[in-house]
Amino acid sequence: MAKHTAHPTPVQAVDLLVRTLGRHSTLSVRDERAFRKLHPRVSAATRDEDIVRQGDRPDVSVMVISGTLARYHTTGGGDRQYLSLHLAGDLPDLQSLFLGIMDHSLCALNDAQIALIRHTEILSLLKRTPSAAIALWRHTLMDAAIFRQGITRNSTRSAAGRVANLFCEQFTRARILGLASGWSCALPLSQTQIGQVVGLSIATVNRATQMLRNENCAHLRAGRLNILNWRRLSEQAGFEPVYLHEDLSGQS
Amino acid sequence: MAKHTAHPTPVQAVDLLVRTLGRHSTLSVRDERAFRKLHPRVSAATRDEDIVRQGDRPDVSVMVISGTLARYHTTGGGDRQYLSLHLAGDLPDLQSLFLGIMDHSLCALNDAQIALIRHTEILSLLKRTPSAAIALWRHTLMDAAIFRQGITRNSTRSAAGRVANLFCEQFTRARILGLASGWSCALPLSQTQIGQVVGLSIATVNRATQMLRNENCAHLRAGRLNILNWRRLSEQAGFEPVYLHEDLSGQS
DNA sequence: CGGCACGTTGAAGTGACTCAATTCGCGTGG
DNA sequence: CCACGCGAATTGAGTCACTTCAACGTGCCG
Repeated sequence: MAKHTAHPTPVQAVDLLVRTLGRHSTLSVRDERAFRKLHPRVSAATRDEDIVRQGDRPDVSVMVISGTLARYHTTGGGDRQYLSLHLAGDLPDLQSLFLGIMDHSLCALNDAQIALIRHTEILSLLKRTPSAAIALWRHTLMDAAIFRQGITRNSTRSAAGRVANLFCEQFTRARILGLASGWSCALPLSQTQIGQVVGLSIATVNRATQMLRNENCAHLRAGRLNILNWRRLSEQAGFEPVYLHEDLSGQS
Repeated sequence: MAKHTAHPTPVQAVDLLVRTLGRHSTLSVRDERAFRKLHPRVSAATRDEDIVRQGDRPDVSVMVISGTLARYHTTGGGDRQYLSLHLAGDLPDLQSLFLGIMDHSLCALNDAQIALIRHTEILSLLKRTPSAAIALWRHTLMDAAIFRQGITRNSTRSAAGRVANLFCEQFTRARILGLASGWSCALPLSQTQIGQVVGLSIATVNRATQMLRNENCAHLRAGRLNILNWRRLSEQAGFEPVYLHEDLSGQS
């Protein structure tokens, strides 16, 4: 298998981190040097593996190197509600640095590579290089904007609208990160899981995806999302991508 | 009118800020002094007034002094989706410090008093006293936890469950802040607005609140929420308050 | 070939929506 | 003090979107 590339090195991991943060924050040379002093532990996660669990008190934070991770709530009834998806460069549980106890879990949607950074290391980085904190803080703020959209998507839109909206968001995020190829990107979700993202039953998700496919909007197949007609899809979705802050301008 | 108390002073405003942040972060004497050097502009907002609008690029951030503010999305169809409610001490649009363009609006649910703090002032505070940033950062992280709950509430629960969950969250937050009196707290929402929080039509909200009232769980009247049976209500709600991080321990 | 996970389909049920009418609470002006 | 008006709450009837459940198809891997 050509896929079976070598484990990324810690150096490559921090490089990805610097590039990701640099996308929305301007890092000074000093900031960048500070980030490059981190010693992440690179690790692998297999499909469906929990990386952190609701109730845990992690002493590391995770960065995605490759693959897709997801955060989810487990409700009293045992149901799962996915909260957000995370691609290369994301720091899905950075908040555990300051919130202590996890209010949700983090799992891998497909086989993924991750970097684990000790909280103590991040904290001492923040102490030594305070301006670097802004970049990480901003990252968590962009996260929150995606949560807000999640509320609106799952509360105000029709079945097809929710699925279409999810497709739009995921494709746009992948594209911004350079992880899309043409009009296609990874979306390793079964229909059951899509239901657990957008709050619909599997039957309804099935009918919604079919509708999007039949109307030549988008086609999900084998963990890959193919956009057929962006215009029509984003219309269906009521997609307004301001919240993803694609533009790099106007940031400090 | 006894209500017509004098405008709070800027000093009282920063005092509230320090107390609020001190609830979850331990502020050093230096941090505290830095916060007390801020010069907020105290202002009033009237019921239904927008304080910041979707698309704006504010150069100040808002702190709630009294009353209740709310953040909301306006969808393409013109519908409103409330995202979160904010009580005294909250900084509902702190994220505008780093995100530039607002992806949502902020409005007053009732007559409220607010403090406006210039971004430039906050930024220079962060530069001079980096450790103070942690406290503000943590505040935004707790915000995000509430958004996550919003997704799960509006995606997985029944009508009555959603309303009950909202009641539980709001009462608990008010209680933590010392804004509850006994089993009662402010909740200045019409049934229409409750629908715009939890993603239900007004008719369904009406039936759900009636059910909660008839089962002696909770009673909403004239902008005040009265908890009649906490046990039963939180059961209905599937309420798991970990995410509010009520406990002060275990934080740096 | 057999098993398994996932996708697809149909039919029946139901919770929530829409819409329109009615009632309630309350402040205002006669 | 009462009539009025207005916003909010309540109610009922009809409809619809989504759920549930059970069956069946399909592709893939051992």
